[in-house]
Amino acid sequence: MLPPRTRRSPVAPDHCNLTRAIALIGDKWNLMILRSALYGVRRFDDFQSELGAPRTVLSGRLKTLVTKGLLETRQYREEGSRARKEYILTEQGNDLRPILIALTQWGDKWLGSGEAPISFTQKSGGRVQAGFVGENGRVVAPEELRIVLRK
Amino acid sequence: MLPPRTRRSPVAPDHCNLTRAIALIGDKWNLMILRSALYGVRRFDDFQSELGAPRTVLSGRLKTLVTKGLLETRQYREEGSRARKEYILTEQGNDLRPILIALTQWGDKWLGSGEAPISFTQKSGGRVQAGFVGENGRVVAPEELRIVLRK
DNA sequence: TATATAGGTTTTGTTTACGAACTCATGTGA
DNA sequence: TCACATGAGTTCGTAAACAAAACCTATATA
Repeated sequence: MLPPRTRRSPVAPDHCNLTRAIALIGDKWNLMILRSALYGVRRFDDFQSELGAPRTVLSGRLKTLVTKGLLETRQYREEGSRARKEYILTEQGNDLRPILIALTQWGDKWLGSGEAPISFTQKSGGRVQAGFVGENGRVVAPEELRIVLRK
Repeated sequence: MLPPRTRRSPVAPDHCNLTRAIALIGDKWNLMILRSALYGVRRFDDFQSELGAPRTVLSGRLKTLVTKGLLETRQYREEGSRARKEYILTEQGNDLRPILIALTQWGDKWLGSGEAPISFTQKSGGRVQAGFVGENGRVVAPEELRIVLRK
């Protein structure tokens, strides 16, 4: 099941969109910010108190996530307060949800102690897992997967 | 489709297996090493020349990936060479494959320029995408997904 | 004997991260 | 009016992580 040994990846890191994705979000704080954001956290101080990130770091990460298009800022105003900013997911950011859920399930399987504190089902109740889906909408087993390189 | 605003995530970061997963692999070099490993790269110098990571950093990351159980070392001996080590994925490490493929596809969609250099199909030829699968083996749409907290 | 090689470790600057304190504009209670 | 609180940062000094290059070690080959 393991890949045969190679000296090099089939796609050089520079042309690889996985590399680009890792460069963009492959960082503890970015991932933790996205985790919180996917749960609905939106405000600077809420991120800060939940994550305990240094405010400098949080400020910087939020800024890059906005410029990269994963978050966008929106004005909001609470009763008797001036307008403030909140950071909410763009479609691009929200599109990471399945990946972070899959990573949660990986963590449940390999890092968890005891029952998972959070799990995922479908409306009808059955357990849901991350996996591969073919064009017919049916699950594809890992052995069925083929890699195609563009010539 | 976005979650409602909350002050806090439903699961505190400390008890969250996603947090643990992020702490473990949520780092540029770890992710890049796993990327290469999933393609079949196994040796120190091959990782080094492909990734351009400083050897100190590479050495450290490989060590922690081994102690955390994502990689294991194996002796090998080539014709007319002494025995050496190679780093190969454990089942735990290999289990990250769907996640990195999903992240590749996310990168193709949002970061790519032009056609993706690598794509994924099933043996029969149809395109394969990361997604959620229910107990019946059928795809689950994102809107169908429900979060269940353990009481 | 000298050189090459795989697989690292040491050494030495340079970024980056971190924590604490500070700023700034506004709103609230006494 | 004055003092205080609040959200959203910025500034600053220190500590840790990183990067580049040199160095090390054991074996194999010339």
